[in-house]
Amino acid sequence: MPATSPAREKCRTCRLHSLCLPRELPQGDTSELARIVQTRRPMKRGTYVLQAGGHFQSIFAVRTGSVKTSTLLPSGDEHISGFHLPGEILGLDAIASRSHPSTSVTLETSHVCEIPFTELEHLSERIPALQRQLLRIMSRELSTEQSTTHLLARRSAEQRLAMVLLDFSQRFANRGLSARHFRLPMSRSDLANYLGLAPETMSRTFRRLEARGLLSIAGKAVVILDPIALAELVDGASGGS
Amino acid sequence: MPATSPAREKCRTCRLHSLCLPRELPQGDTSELARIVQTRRPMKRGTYVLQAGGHFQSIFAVRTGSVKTSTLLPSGDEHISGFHLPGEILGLDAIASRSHPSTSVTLETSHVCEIPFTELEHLSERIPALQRQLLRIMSRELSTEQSTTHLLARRSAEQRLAMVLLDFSQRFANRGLSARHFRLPMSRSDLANYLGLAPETMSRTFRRLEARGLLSIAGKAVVILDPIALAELVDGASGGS
DNA sequence: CGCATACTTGACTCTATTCAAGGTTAGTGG
DNA sequence: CCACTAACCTTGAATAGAGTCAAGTATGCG
Repeated sequence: MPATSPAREKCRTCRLHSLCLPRELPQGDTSELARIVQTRRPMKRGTYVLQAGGHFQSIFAVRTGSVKTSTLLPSGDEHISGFHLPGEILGLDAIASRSHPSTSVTLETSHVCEIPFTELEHLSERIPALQRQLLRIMSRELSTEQSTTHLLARRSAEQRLAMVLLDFSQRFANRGLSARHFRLPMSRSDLANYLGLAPETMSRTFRRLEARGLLSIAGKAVVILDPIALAELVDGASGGS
Repeated sequence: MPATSPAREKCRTCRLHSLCLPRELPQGDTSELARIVQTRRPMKRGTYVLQAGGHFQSIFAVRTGSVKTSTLLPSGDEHISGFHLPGEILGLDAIASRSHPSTSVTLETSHVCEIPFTELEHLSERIPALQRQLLRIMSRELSTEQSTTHLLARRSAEQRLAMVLLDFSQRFANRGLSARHFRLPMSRSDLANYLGLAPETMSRTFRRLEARGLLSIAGKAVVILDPIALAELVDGASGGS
């Protein structure tokens, strides 16, 4: 019989622990954390992980699958603020206001872990490494958001698409998957919405990049054919030097 | 002779303490915090508070004046990611990477407080309320960034301008200043850059809103004449219902 | 007072949007 | 396994909003 119960092992043995909350935590602290983490049954596509306006109680970690986060604007249309892959944390934007400013929905069948925030706060009072990790994650989230902002400001449709594809390529690679062949989990119109473009523009832009031999796309399956040219497209910027 | 030294008083007696780090901290804890806060001599317009690529050591709080934060894109042009008013914190996006992803410069003569981060972390291990406040500030920052993203995605020049003016109006009001008459601290082209617009478009958009009687602008002085119409313009969204 | 910078204005161009229609895919039920 | 339906995606033509280029005007600093 092992010294630690299966529940205490779940974070340590999770393939994602080096990307997720337990990152860089000593093993003992990881077990402590695992005790308050609630794993849930799989959620099928289109299930709400959290809803805008709802009372903030927990943060969530994506374990498998993928999630999109969006806000309903007063005008009635939604704006998608991000897509989340395994190991990424949801709900951190609700700490200040104690209620969720945005809604998160699964894009496919997904496993999500729930971490009750009050317990996490108490735990991090006892475990300074956990407190530091929380701050690090939020800080990383902040710079990611800033990159998204740069993505939208004064960039052409081609640049936006190139940026987001390279971003996904990188994130898949971080998860041990191929950086060149992957499957986008969201619909074209979700991606268009995220990039601040019309779906039609998205479609045409895909074709144009395909015609130039930078990538190939069939449905949701993407193949990056020329990552260097894509990166140059991004860096080339508005004016171009 | 008072029980606490002047240094220990500086945060408690600062007019901004209810907006800044000490917010909701008990008085004793505020004094503890004040001990590690370094106030500096005024910085004149155009001084770097922190520079992209620089080693992360401290976060900074604006005490008077204003600051802009920008990133130099690989293409050579800069993108301004935010403007900071008194009581706002700079540098939180550097915690994860331990080096600043962006550059912050004063827009006018400003006072800035420096808070060494290692000391702040140690202090917050002893003071749970301070830890909570740090997380709250970062969370608030996250939702602010998300609003900026919404601002840029698929909104017209008019809507972007209306949004940013209402945002400043609100932030000035929070600082006890007029919500209707204020002075924008940045240049037109900085504002245009922030909104992802060409300076010329900015200029024309100001004129158009002025012609419709929504506001009046003379140099950097803005008067909001019809806040309701401005808000409706923002909410009216792309399609309009 | 003069120079430099910042701002404005006009004319033209171009990219992305909109509207409209047709084609594909995926998921459902027989 | 196939047929059917409803999303989803693509394509085309016309339009509009913002960008660019270029010149002129205000503003402020030395």
